[in-house]
Amino acid sequence: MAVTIKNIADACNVSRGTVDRALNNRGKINPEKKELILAKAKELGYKPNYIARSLKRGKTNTIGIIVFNLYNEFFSSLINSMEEKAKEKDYHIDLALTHYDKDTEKKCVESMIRRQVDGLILCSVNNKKDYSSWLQKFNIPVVSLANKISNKIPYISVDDRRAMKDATQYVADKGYDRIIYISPPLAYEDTHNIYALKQRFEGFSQVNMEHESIIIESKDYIRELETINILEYKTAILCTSDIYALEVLNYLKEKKIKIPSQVGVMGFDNINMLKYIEPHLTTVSYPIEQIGAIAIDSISQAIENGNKIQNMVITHEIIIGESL
Amino acid sequence: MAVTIKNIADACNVSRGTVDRALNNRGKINPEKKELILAKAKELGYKPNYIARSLKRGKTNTIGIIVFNLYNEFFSSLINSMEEKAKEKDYHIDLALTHYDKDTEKKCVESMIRRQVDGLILCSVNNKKDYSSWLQKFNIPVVSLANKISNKIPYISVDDRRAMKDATQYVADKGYDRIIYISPPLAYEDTHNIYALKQRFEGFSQVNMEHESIIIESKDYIRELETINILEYKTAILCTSDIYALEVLNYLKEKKIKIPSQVGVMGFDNINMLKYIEPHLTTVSYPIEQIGAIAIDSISQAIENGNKIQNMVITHEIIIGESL
DNA sequence: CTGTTAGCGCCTTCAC
DNA sequence: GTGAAGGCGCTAACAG
Repeated sequence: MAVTIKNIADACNVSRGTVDRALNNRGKINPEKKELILAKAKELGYKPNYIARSLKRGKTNTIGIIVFNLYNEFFSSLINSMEEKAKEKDYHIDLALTHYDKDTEKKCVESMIRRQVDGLILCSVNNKKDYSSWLQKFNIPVVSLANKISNKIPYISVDDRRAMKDATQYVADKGYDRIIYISPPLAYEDTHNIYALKQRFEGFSQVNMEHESIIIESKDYIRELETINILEYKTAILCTSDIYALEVLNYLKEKKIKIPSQVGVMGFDNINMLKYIEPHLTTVSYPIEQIGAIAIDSISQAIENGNKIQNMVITHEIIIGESL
Repeated sequence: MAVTIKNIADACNVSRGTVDRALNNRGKINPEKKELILAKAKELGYKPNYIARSLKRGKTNTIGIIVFNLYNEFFSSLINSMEEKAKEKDYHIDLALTHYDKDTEKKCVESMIRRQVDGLILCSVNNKKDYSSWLQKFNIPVVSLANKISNKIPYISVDDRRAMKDATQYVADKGYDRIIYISPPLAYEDTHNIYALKQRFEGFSQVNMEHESIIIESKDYIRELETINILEYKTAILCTSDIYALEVLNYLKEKKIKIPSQVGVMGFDNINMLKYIEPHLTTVSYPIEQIGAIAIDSISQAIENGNKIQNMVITHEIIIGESL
């Protein structure tokens, strides 16, 4: 059984109130008694029970974080930066992964609410109109990252549309006259939150190429790619994530297609592992660690001072590699 | 303010006890009343307060997990598998990162103890003899992964010595007659926990090569490598982690040294991203996801049934690539 | 300056 | 079947 304030009080022949004053530098207390109590607490190995404290204070100093998974370095970098920032501000991380499942996500949210997290940061797969009001019902600060939920929920991200437009323009400026655009399915709209994907697609659509673009929107994009004559025209393959681009690179290498002389490839995210990839992938930097730090900052201020969290757009950047 | 059992009780004109019976299927209760109470609970949007429940039950259903960071895919895969397994068993993850700092690790442990985690899984940087008794003082199940703390703390891992011995033997069998062995500093012993590293080094030392091996043990291994005539003899560079091996590959590519015809390279861990790397890295599989799942399994049984957690050795495997 | 006490929300015994 | 009540450990308001 762990040592409690009562144990210390008994051991020192004082009241629990006095022990509390000694331990937490609250109000007036006889310095000698304070010494004695602190010494005894140390001797007994007292560790405050934060569960009890949380119950009393109605605050757990915990931020719930819900993301898809940690297989994509994008998210592990995010969690890494958030944990660091959270620790600095004396918050804990309650982490849950949805694996892109909407029901799992809802369960995660509910479970976190039951655990009385002080705030919620999520990269959501949910999209239904009523999801955002459902979230607001819980009356704690919520921040969405990377995938907007609604205008009601603060959203921190890059400008996905602009970023993909810039990427597409960069491809065009490089002299490519046709693009094969690879994205996860865009038709999932009524079942999944694909806000960012749609934004990117719109951005892509704003740039005109000489020859008609080919859109592949499928999890099975490599198989789709096989049905296309890639070498026709001066073609670039533009992917909505680096991971997709890496798979494409692998496919092209297998087919002995030269990059970038026969076909160009461009990714999106600029994940760290790219430094080990050859050829160096041209991509768009997504400053996910910065976004994570900002999210923790904003949400902790919202928790502590009731500040409203502002939407925020972080600057992206074209990263020039050798794959285009 | 969130809805409590008392609110429901008042709304239904029953006692809190009865609400509890309805909500948790406890004991006898008038079916009609139960219906009414459940309906009311739903209507009011009742969500049990787990903090209060935890305080009462003395169990938080939370497992504290402490690892170095998430930059190495090794750890993000680990967390990923643990989160999945934990969710399945209705545990939450309290995640903290140490960034290889011993004091940070201790603070993380203390903070988790204060939060009353039911168990602790850690990949430790601490090594001092008294660390393991300090850990045991808290009287909750503890499991160490990947880096052994002491014989007193259950340890789940591969047999690092055997694994590196097998790797070295594989290199020798491939016809290499000299090895450059790259490891983080082994001299940190009095400051850091380098159990696994030492085991690997011992395993490596058990195999005799024709020419004397060169040991590089430094964070600055690339610079060290520059001072060596790599092309002398038939040399293989054996690294204690894939990440190191990837850096070495980058260095060799930059120097236009052909792999494996001029020099061989071997890694350790078999992280997922290797599938995007060329040439395919020969490495040792470290079944970290399996280890994570086993750790959660064992610790949850220890929490629930008081089972003693057994040490466990998981099978490694040589992964044959094209870099050797 | 110090002790007492009433909860935070839930769970559990005990009595009716 | 149901209600009343105490307590998990900590905090804070109130007495003294």
